Amino acid sequence: MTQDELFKVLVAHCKEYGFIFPSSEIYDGLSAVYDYGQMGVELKNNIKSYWWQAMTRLNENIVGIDSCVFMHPKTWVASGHVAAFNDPLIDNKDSKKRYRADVLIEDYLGKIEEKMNKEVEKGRKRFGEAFDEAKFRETNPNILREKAKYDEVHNRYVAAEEANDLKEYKQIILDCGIVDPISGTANWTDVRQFNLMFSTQISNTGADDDKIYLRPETAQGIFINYLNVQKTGRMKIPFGIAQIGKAFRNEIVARQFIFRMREFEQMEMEFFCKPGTEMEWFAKWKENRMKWHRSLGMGDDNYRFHDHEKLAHYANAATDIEFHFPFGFKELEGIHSRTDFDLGNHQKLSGRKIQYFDPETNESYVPYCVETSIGVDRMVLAVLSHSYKVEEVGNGETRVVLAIPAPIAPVKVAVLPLVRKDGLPELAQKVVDEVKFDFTYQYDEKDAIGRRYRRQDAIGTPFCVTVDYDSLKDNTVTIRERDSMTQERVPISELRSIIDKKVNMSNLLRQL
RNA sequence: GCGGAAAUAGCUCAGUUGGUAGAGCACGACCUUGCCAAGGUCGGGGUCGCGAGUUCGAGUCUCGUUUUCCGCUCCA
Repeated sequence: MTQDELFKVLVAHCKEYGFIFPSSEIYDGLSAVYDYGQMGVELKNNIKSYWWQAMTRLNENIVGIDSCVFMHPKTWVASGHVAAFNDPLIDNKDSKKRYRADVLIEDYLGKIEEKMNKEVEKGRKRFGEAFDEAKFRETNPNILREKAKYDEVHNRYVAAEEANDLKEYKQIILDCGIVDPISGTANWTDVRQFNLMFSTQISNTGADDDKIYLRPETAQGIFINYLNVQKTGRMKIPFGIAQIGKAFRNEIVARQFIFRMREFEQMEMEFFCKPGTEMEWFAKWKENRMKWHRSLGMGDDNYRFHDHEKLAHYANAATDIEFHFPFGFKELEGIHSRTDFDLGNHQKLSGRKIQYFDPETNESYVPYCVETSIGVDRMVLAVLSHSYKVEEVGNGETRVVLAIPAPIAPVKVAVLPLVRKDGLPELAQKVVDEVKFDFTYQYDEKDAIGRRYRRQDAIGTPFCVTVDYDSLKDNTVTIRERDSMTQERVPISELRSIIDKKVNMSNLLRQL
């Protein structure tokens, strides 16, 4: 099976076994929005839990918060999102290149200015010392002609900008005969505004200043709560704040299943440290996060760092942890040294003093910050795509198995009476009572036992417990392990400790 | 956003020059067997993605549209 085919089969498998459904499918679906089903939600919750515990339990100086999707609009001015995400864009159909419509018009205006300036220089040469530039500009017919053109376009442009009139942008481009520098044609699409942030309004008046954004990242919820947490938690630098939550981005092209969705979930941790120590912490968190990933046992070779050469405006160092997805190595987690960009800007815009007084040095400073940011949905996809296996099981037969790391598997144990009679289902119910307080489980008495094992393989259940005729005599059952398919006979009373040994998340945490 | 392909039952798919919607698996009931999936009988389930058009008649032809996949583009 090629990687492409594998991906398609995986998507189908996710739907068939209740992991992931296209959203609003009964209404033909909604582009790039997916829902988690009964299995998917368990897997996702387990992944979140593992991250949360690794952050907040294993690090004394990291605490969690849960901030809202809605934040004060100034938040996004401070973060730079408003400025960076509001460009009117236009495509040339021939060169297939995309331009900022406002930049095209400004370039055009710039060229007119250049022309006028050339005329001025000509005049200066001709008249020498006696040259009166202001008067020349007011009287020279060439300049006046250009000036009239400039004023007309400029006025229309300013008006269009104020009214945010995208059609007028295009009309200006057409009227001015602005062509694509590559194709040389004026075969333009309409001007579209790709604002990556979704918006809604928070009161009911519909006024413009009621506009509020759905957060495009959870990180800002941490920054705006920095002071609250630092003071009420008596936190001392260095310390971190962790958060799991939904974020929203109106992607131009959102594709590849749950890899790039319009509504997605992030697990972010902002680690605040003394300026000058950030590279140390950056290195530390790189190592720390890679360890977390590798602890799941999905193959060390499937992860790699990808250092950013071109840094975002807020960062002085950045790297990605990439995972080997079916469509290649792609970003799974980002680790960024964000300097004091965020806290500094919030300090400026809010007027609040966001500084840390260091009792050892008697200095005050805006803390620097190292961020770890992982996409929950990408993590789910990483686990599923790595776990999906089609195996030979002899006789030329195959089985489909999701070899999900046991501690994050959706269902930990299946309880199966060998036959549906002679008191076996009743005893199996007692086994259910034995395990249900500790583990997610399924009870299944339908179809042949072999078929039931396969069904559990397909959803990645690490253990199948089978109640048979011997169980009636001596209170033992067989426990079958998913990956090896081997069985062992054990007393019912020992089931809990045997299963726990393999599926308890603390086993993963201990490796960190 | 551009170009190409696709959409029929929960899943995988068949469906002839346009003529009463099919199979296997899955699902439900009962019977049978009993440790690594596809035994028997009966049963439920589909406005053929959606909307128009052509036609006596459209799953099939035409147009539009939605969603998905691939390539380009974009990507804090």
